[in-house]
Amino acid sequence: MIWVKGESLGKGELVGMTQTEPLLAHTSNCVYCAARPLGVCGALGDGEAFRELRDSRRAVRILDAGLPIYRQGDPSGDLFNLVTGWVVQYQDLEDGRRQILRFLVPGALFGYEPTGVKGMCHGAEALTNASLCVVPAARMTELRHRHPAFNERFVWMLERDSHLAFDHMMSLGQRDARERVAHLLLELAVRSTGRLPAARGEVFKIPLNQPLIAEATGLTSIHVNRMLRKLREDDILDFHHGRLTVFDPERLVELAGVSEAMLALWSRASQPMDEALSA
Amino acid sequence: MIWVKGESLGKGELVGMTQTEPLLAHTSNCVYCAARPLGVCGALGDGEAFRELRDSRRAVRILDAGLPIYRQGDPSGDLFNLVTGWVVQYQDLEDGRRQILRFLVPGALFGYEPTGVKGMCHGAEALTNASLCVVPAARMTELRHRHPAFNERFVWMLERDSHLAFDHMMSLGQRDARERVAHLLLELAVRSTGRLPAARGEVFKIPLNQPLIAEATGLTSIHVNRMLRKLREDDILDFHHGRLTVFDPERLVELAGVSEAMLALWSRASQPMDEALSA
DNA sequence: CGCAGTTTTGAAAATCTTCAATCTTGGTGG
DNA sequence: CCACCAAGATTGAAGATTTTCAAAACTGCG
Repeated sequence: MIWVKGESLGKGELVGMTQTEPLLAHTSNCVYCAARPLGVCGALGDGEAFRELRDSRRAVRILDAGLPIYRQGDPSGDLFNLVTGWVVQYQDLEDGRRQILRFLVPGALFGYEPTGVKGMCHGAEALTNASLCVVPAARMTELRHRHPAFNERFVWMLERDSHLAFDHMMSLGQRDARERVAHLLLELAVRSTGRLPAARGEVFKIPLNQPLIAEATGLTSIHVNRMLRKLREDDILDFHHGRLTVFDPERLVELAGVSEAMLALWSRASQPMDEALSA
Repeated sequence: MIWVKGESLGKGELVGMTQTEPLLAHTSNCVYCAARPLGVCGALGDGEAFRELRDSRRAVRILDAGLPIYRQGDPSGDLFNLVTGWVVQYQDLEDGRRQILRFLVPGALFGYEPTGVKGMCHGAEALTNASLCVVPAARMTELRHRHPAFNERFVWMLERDSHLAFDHMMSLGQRDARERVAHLLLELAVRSTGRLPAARGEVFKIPLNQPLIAEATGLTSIHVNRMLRKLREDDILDFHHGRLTVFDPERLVELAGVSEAMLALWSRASQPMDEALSA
């Protein structure tokens, strides 16, 4: 197994792969995601195309928390499939303001840009220790052409991401600070575990701090702090040091203003059936 | 030619089509978009697949300004290709708050939902008199399968829309009120004409009023009014009654904080080459 | 000319940010 | 085991931005 320091990509380590080599997990496991089988996974299904895709990976990257995966402006060309850990995608303005576009959990495919755009319009970095498969964009396109069911899965994923973005626009534009924070935490709890909080006092591991919540919600971290206190005083939830405790699931869902459809998209209940992908 | 009142769809008129019938334009033309050849157009290209698509249209709908195309919660199943006029897509919260997700100009394809989601997660209505082609979603999927280049065009469009959404998230989360208003007006000017304002005093027709700008930017219409006044006092632009006059193109672009890449996506400079679609 | 939709203005109140500290927490090394 | 450090969390007070409420003026169209 060949290890290469990914110079231009920060200190992440690049692992050369052959088809038969097992994927190397990060030595210190990510506590924020349950153990999953390593390899290309998640949104892309597990049919014939999935196996081809797995064998197409150019490399596997193992990253420490905080390391960049790519930066805004970097040349595009590779897609990434997140295997373990969390990733954040953000966009910067010239003057330093930063908006977090979304948080990714294991299974996500990311790093695509519309053809014709020269460089990446946004950046991505590991939020926790993470491992991801690198697949050349051209290879992904070719795979989509040869496997219609895989192509549909890809299109479904783009459409779902578009809905997640719409939902974030609702938050940023219409919800007040308290609702935005509640909404974000609920979303991440559901997306990372695949289900709604049910029991009072249920705990979720979410690898954020207050400045990150602030960058995602368009607030200052000071104000996020006050909203978290209010949510605690209102007996709805408590969040600190990466631990979300949900005191009142019902009021949280109500406050976050989440629709049934959105809940389904978060909890993958609506993902296309996997048998469709074996074709 | 058969005219059918689209009862459940508001007062829009539904025009039954055969392959050879010409499309009927709205009697009162939309002043906000230049005359274009009628028929399926725009983002979907003009190759072989385009011709098949044109012949696949289930109907053509001619709508007066203000009429709904579909409402949040309506069953999904049809896609729409906007031929003439402007359309707005929005999402409502239970308590009546509304966020405008995006404005569509001729050529847009809209109305898709991730498979598995039962009803529409958002609504759409005509902003001006408009005409659009109705294409069954299943037909679109089938066309994508048979025409790889068409499929790529579709994927490109989804990826571009995702970038537009990211850009709006930047606005809603990071830009202040004045920047948001400036950014929105510039975006619509560029997207509707395909080019940047160049000359001082150039005029663009944009069919919005202050409440609509407010719903798109997450502000109150009162505050939008004040920001428009400030932009006028700062000698950057003037907007009222659907007329945008750009006094200082350079400062407007600067204020809006638009990247080169975004400008390219707005002005379709980066659209995949059409010859790729003739395959 | 009059009406409806749109734009404009003022003043007070709420929300959110800024600035400037202080306090906690978890991890490190002695 | 404890002292210490750095990152993260918390607080107060002042100030800026944005909203709310209430009303008036303007515009284009019939």
